[in-house]
Amino acid sequence: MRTSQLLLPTLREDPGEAETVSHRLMLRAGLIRKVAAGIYTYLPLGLRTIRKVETIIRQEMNRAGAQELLMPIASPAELWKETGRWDYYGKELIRFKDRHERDFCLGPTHEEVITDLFRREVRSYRQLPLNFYQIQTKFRDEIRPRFGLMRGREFIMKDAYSFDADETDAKASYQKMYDAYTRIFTRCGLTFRAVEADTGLIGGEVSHEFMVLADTGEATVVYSNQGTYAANVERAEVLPPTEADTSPQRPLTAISTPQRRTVDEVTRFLKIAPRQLVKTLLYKAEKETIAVLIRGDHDVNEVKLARLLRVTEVELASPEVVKTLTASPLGFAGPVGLRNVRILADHAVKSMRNFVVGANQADTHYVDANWNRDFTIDQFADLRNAQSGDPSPRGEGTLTLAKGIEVGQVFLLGTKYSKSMNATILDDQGKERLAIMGCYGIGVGRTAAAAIEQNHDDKGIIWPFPIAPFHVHLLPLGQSSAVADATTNLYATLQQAGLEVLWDDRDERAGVKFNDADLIGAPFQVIVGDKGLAEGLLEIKARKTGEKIKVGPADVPMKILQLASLMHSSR
RNA sequence: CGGGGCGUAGCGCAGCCCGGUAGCGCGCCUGCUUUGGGAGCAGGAUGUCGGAGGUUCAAAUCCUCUCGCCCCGACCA
Repeated sequence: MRTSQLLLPTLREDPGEAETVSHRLMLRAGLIRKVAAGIYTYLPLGLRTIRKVETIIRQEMNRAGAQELLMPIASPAELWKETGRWDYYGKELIRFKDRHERDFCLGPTHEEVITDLFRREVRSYRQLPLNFYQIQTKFRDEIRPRFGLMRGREFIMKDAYSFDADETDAKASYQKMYDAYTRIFTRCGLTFRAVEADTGLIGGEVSHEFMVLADTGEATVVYSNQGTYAANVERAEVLPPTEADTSPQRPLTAISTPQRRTVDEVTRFLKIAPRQLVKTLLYKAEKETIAVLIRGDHDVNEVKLARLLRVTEVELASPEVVKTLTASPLGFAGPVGLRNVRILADHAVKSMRNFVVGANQADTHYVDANWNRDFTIDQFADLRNAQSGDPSPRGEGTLTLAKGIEVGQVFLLGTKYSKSMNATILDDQGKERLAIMGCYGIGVGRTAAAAIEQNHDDKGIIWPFPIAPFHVHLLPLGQSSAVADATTNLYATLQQAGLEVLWDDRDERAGVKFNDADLIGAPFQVIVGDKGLAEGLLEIKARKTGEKIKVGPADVPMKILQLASLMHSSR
C-alpha cells in the first residue's frame, strides 16, 4: 500500500486528550479517532491491526472446535427479563424503544441471545458439545470510559459460549478455551498471565482472567513467587493468620481523641501502628446494615463481602445511617455497644489483642479492646484484600502485587442461564437436563492497545510482527531514478514474498519519513537511498533494536523473513 | 453521581484577571532552493472564540443557563 493512497494522519504532537501510552500512540500514529466519549472510528491502519488480532482469534477458536456465527447487536427486553438482567445489569445496559414502543437494548454480552438460540435448536446430548463464537461490536455504557480503546463504551469483542451435557464435559470445554486463549495471546506477542478471577455480573462458578502485565492496567493481580498461584486481587484468598497475640488482656479504657477520625489521624495521635487498630466499617447490603471489622492497615474486599452475604453488591452505609447507628459523628464507629447490626470481622482481627477501636462517642476511642470480652463477633471470614508479602493461599511462597490489563476472561457458568431460560437437552436416558454452559470473551481493541503498552519506545509503537498493520515500511529517500526503480522492484518482490508493505511514496525529507516510520512501528524498515545504491546495497532496520543490516536488493525479502522468524522463535 | 480542569484555525496553545472586534508554533496551499533523522526563503488560505441568553456604545474576555471533553474519585468513618 502506498501512503499516498492511505488515510494516515500522523500527529507530530501529543493530543491533549490522551494520557496513557497506547491511547496517545494510537491517536498519533493515525490508528483511531474519537467520535464521542469511549466511541472511536478505526482508521485504515488501526483496522488492519484489529483484523489481524481477529484472524488469530478466529484461527484458534476454529482450531479449538468452536463455530462462528453472528448475533444481532440489538436484542429485545424479553430475553433479558427472563434472566433478570434487564434490571440487574443497571445503567451499563443501554436501552431504547423501537417505533412500536417495544423495549430493546444493545448487547453488552450475549448469554441471553445464544441461550435462546440453543434452546430452540438443540434437543439431544448427541449434538453436544457445542461452542459458538462471534466477533462483534458490543455496547456497554461505562461509568467512565477512558484510555482510548482500553475502556470504550463501544468495542469489538470476541465472545464464545459452550454447551455441554455434564460438568465433566463442561470443564473440558473450559480447558479448551483456556488453552486457546493462551495460544492467542502468545501469538499476539503479549506477556500475560492467567489469574483466578471473580465472576461478577456474568455469574458462574469458575473463572480466569488473562492479564497483560502493564503498569497502566486498571486491575490489580497477585501472584506467588513460588508455584503457580495467581489471582485478581478481588478474588485472591487470604489465609487466616497462623500466630495469635497471647499477651495478657488489659482493661478497656476510653480515651479522648479530639477530631481524630481516620486510621492515620488516630494512630499518629496515639503513637501506635495501624496494625494495632481495628476499624469498623458499616456496610449496606440490600436491606441489612452490617459492621465489618478490619485491621487498620488492611483494606476491605467488597467482592468477598458481597459473596459472603450472598448479595450482588455492597456499599458503605450513608453518613446518616452511620450517625444513627453509632449515635456519634462520623469517624468514631466501633463494635463496643454497637446494637442492631451483625458484626463480621476479618480473620486478622481474630489474632489481635488490646487493640484500638472507635467508641461510638464523639472524639473518643477505646484502647485495649478485646473481642469476646468487650463485644461479640458474629462471624470471622476472609474479608480483606491480599497484600504484598502475604503468604500464598496454596502454601507456596509469598504474594507480589502487579497491575494488569484484562484482555480476556473465561467463565464456567454452570446452569445459571440454562436454568433461568430453561435450556434443556435430553440425556442418554431420555431425561431432560439443563445444559452446562461456559462463556469466553476477548477484548479485541484492548488486546491491540495492550500490545502497544508492552511494545513501544519514546519514538512510537514497536508492533509485534503478527499484529503489525504492515510488516515492512519501505522508505525511498530522494527523487533519483535509481531510487525510484529500486523501490518499485523491491515493492513487488517483498509482496511476492508474502510481506505486507507500506510504501512511503511521499515527497518528504528523510527525517520526516524516519520519524513517521518509527511512530507507526512496522517491525522492519527498508531504506532505499542513493548512498546505499552506490554500493549496490539497501538497509534493513529492525524497529525493535534499531539494528541496521545492509544487503543487496535481491536478498531483502529473504533476510526479512529470516529475521521475522527469529523474532517468533525467541518468544 | 461528586470533585477538579478544559472547550479559541486541522493539531498544540496564548489572549480572558483589567471588554475596544483574534494571535503564536506546527500542519495545509503556491513558487524557488534544499533533500540519510521532523529544511530555508517568499507569498497565501483557514475561526459562527462549544451553544443559547443577558449586561454594555462595544463581549473570546463580565453574568446566567446549557452542551461536550479530559482527569481524579465514586470505599476505610
